[in-house]
Amino acid sequence: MAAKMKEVAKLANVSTATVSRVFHEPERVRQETREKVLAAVAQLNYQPNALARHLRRLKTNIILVVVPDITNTFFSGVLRGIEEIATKNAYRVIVGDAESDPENEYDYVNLLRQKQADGMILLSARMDQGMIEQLAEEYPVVLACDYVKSSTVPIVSIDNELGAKQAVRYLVELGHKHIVHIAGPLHTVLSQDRKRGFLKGMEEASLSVNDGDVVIGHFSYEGGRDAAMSVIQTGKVPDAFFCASDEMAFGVINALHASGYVVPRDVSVIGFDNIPFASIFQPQLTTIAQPMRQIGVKAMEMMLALLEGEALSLRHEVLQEELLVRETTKPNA
Amino acid sequence: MAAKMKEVAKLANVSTATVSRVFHEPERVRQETREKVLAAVAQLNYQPNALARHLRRLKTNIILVVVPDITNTFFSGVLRGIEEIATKNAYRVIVGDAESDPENEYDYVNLLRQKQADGMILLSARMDQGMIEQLAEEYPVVLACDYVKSSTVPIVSIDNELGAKQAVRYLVELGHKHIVHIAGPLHTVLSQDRKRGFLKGMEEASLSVNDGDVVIGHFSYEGGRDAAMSVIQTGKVPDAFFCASDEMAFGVINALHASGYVVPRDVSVIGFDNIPFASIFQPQLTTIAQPMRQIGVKAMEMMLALLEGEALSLRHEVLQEELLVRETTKPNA
DNA sequence: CTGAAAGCGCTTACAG
DNA sequence: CTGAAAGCGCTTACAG
Repeated sequence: MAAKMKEVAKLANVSTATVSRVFHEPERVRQETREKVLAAVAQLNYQPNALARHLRRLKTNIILVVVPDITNTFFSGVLRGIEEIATKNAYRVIVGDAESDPENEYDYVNLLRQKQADGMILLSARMDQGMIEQLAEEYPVVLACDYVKSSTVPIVSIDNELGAKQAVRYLVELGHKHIVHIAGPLHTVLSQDRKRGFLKGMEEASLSVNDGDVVIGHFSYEGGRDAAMSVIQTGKVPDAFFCASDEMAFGVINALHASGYVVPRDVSVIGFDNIPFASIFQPQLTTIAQPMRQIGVKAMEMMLALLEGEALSLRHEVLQEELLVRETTKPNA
Repeated sequence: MAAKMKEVAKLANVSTATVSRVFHEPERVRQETREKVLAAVAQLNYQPNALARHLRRLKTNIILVVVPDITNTFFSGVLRGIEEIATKNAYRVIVGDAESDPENEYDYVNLLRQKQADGMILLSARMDQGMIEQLAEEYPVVLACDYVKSSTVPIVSIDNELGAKQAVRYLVELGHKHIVHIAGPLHTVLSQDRKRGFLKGMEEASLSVNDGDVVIGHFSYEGGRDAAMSVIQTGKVPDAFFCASDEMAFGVINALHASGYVVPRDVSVIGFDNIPFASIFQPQLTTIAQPMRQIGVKAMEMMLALLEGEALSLRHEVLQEELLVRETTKPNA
């Protein structure tokens, strides 16, 4: 069924070298020959076998993007930025979905090790940190969104601590004093930074943070909902919630509504990320927006630099986050 | 850096054939030899080059899933089902995001043609239909969710016409008489079927469908919102909207709310798909649920059958859709 | 401008 | 139980 280059060569009465050149350096082939070859290609409906090409060239022009959870639209935004730059530079992007299980991330690493991709962009850093650093030494690896504390791995992200501080400052500005932070799992540096930003912001405003004012949840709707429920059940409902992700914020809002509290009338809520749904949900979510597409763009640009063997001017690109005030926050009565 | 099999063989004092066997048929290698080889593998941190293996075996154990739009969480659900079965059968899944542009789908087809994947599962049928059929003759191809009118391409989907009919029947049961259908782009068979289901359902109930009672929109939040706005502006707001997707339904609801109509008090709205957000959105969306994961499971099972050269018992698997009554529908006053 | 030939890194039928 | 050797389908430095 699938014709091989040899058959094309035979039909066109040339060598396989010439067929190959018609594809990759057509200007080096006489026009007449070229046409003969192209006719044969068309007649046999020939498609070169990329596996063979890649093996020969030791290069696949494929970039693997490992997404921790493809269900989260935050990552889709980043992915789009990556795809844009990759396509412009003749790279193809394939996506590996870790299904929220770090084990699967290790599995995708093997795709890289086994040379099925030229480089890997990780949208999560839940793997063993030493392993990530070692990988980055051996292969072109870029970390985006999440990060590790390392000076060697190329990273692109926002300043999560600053973003969290901004959220707190805004809530403080609105007159809120009792603010609860729904944090993400603290084994990611990103959650730690947002939490630290929360604590520093509170300190800055001379507000106290008591036991129970930081609740750890999963990065998910259910995580936010359950965390909020546990807070509500203590009977001490705060003036405002600052959530480490938009999905968690939706959970918090619905938990509040289910318990008879109205957002933002009774309680203000602020999220993090600005996923598309943040402006679809009612009330529209106030949030710290990450420049998702831009993160992807930058990550792929760094990847290209790594692939070209260029020195990176910056090992950690920090992009700008932004407070988007919408409908879930309100001055304290 | 990356060691080759040859080096491992040398270090272990065996042939590359033996090294290869240690990986793929360890039982055929004497334990002592095996241990020697594994020690060498460990010492050199050896990883086999998959490209070479795939070329030699003419098999990649990779399945390419082409998603029309990775931003739509409906497809994430299907993907999870595919991944589950693939992993169990030693296949790896890579995702190609067409970014809502059929052109990109053609590009991913080349991955298949160039032998970088053993098979392809298409989650959209917007490519030229003849092309899809031809592809399916040459390669293992399964179509899921969307479909073409063909008896040759293996397909798994729900009965979209029936699903739409069910939606209409339920609205009729609630006493609604003037029902507007927000349809998806009619160049997909899936949209045509849902529209036909709507029309048949209306006919069944002896309800009239006038000009303007079927509005075509994009399969997106904005598509639904704009379509609803155009309806609202005519001044003839219906008793109920039946939307061809959940995302569109959110757009419709928000457009209604922005125009002073309350859902479901004034207008009922019903969606299609049951994406995760359907039960997060407030009010929770009544919808026709597709068994997303199950569709993925079945699609991958069909793919496995194709890869094994087994005959498919059924070329078009039709799975069960289900009406989920939640909060956006209400009896007509 | 074109071809012969080596080689990318594996796997496997065959022989022993 | 193990090895020598052919071969998967390309690309490319070299020679002409």
